[in-house]
Amino acid sequence: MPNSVRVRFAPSPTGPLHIGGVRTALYNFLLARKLGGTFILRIEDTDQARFVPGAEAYILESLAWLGISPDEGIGAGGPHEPYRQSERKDIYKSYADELINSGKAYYAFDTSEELDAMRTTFESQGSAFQYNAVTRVKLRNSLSLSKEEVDQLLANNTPYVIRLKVPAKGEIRFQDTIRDWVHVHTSSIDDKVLMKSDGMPTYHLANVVDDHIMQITHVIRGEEWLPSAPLHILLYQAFGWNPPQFAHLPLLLKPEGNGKLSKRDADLGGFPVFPLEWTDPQTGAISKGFKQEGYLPEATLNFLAFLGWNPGTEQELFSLDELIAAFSLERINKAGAKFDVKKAQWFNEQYLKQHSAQELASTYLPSIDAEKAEAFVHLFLDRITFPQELERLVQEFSEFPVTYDEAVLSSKWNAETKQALELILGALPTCEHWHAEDIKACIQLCLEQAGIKMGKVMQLFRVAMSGKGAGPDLMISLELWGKEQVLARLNKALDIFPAI
RNA sequence: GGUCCGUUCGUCUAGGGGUUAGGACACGUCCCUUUCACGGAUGAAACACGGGUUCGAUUCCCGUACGGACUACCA
Repeated sequence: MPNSVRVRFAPSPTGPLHIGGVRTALYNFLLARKLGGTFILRIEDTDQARFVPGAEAYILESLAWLGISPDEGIGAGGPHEPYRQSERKDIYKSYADELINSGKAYYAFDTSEELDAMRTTFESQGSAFQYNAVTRVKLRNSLSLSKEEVDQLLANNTPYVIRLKVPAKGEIRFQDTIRDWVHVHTSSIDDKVLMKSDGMPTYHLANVVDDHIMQITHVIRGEEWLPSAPLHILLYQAFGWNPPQFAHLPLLLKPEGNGKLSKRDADLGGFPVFPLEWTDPQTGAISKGFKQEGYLPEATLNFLAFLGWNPGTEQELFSLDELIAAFSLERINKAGAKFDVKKAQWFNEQYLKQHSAQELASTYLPSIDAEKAEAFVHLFLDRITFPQELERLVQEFSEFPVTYDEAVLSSKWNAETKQALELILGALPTCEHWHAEDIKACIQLCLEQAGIKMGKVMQLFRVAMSGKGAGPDLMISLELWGKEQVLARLNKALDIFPAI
């Protein structure tokens, strides 16, 4: 299958995988699945300084949690091993040499300090420094120096980088799947470093070489790469390769104001930007994860998919399989999308309800008797956003009230309702079958006999039972508390409520 | 500063030369309910601005404004 679709997700292990990165992975995965292609996971760890231990494992775990499984690459193996760029150093070197030999690239001996000095000089004159066709003749490189000098420098092991010789004139154009034609003049592109002085390739070289070797057909990545796409095209041209199809995804924006969604926003907004919880190995700081916050993987997936893409129909809820079936690059938007916590929560509520009470009960209320736990799930499911709220709710439910809703008390507590509660207290012990229906009938009967309307006392009764003016179905609550406890609660309330 | 990209309700978005500009989240109201929640119904809410092109532009073109990304021997 030489023409089959091959896409890749290529994160850097510099920290926890950002939720925007997860979406990029998702779109790649969806396209591969949709078209019967291959989804490859490649690790771009060419920056030794920014490498963070544990980040790669985190990426793998995050994708696994969401069901985005690589067909090839890290964690899956494949014909192009290794898939970790740091282990492919020699490959990049040979390709860089090829460019040197063909005159498309050159050695540069300028130090970082020299270049920084150039930048400040240019800046003070109100312009920006570019290492390009104009400036390179005045800098220290194999284009400006004599062959002897260059050979001498190389023989002395002088540190050098390899830079791409970007043509002074010309226009680079490519057709982005999402943005259509993009044109850039080569004059605005500088002679980017391809090989660093530590022998590692830069992103640009490694990326292009690997995408070519691995026969990537579609490069789907974030919009932050759009400005360097023309450089990549230039590289493909320099090697004489056909570039893949590019698709630059709109950015995920912060909920308030403008700008790219960042870690800071998560801390500020009280919502996660990472799929899983992450502990910084350096500082020990913990960042929240969608999973730990209580987001279900299918809700996270659905929500993320809709940030920048839509099926064009009015269907909102999509399983992974449905997303695969409906997905297309053509329906991805151009404009950045703001992260909306409320909508994410809504998706979670929807998916929560799709789970069986039995399943929710056993995973989130494991210490409670199964039958009773299921009853609790039924009682609370409509009132929660995250499954772990269940435990708190049950806990609260089981405790005797300490305070009683003042507002209800002051408006509803009077001689008549006092009498009503006393009647209920007397009637409940005679209730034979302790089931919601029977309890209700029992209460109804005793109040009717006294000529008291149920509506007049029920809220007060609720407060007497739970302390709260609002809550889940009272009759079912009574059933779950059990006769004994209901009587005890009622006695306590009657005791505590102000004397009439 | 330079290069590039973008702009439909508060938010995510559908649509596209002639529409009552559609849906979802959030919000308001009503219904359901002994309460709250859920659910149902309903309401308010948008084509950034200015020029073209056209019989007609929110839709096409050009500007302007605003926003964003990039501008490292980071990815």
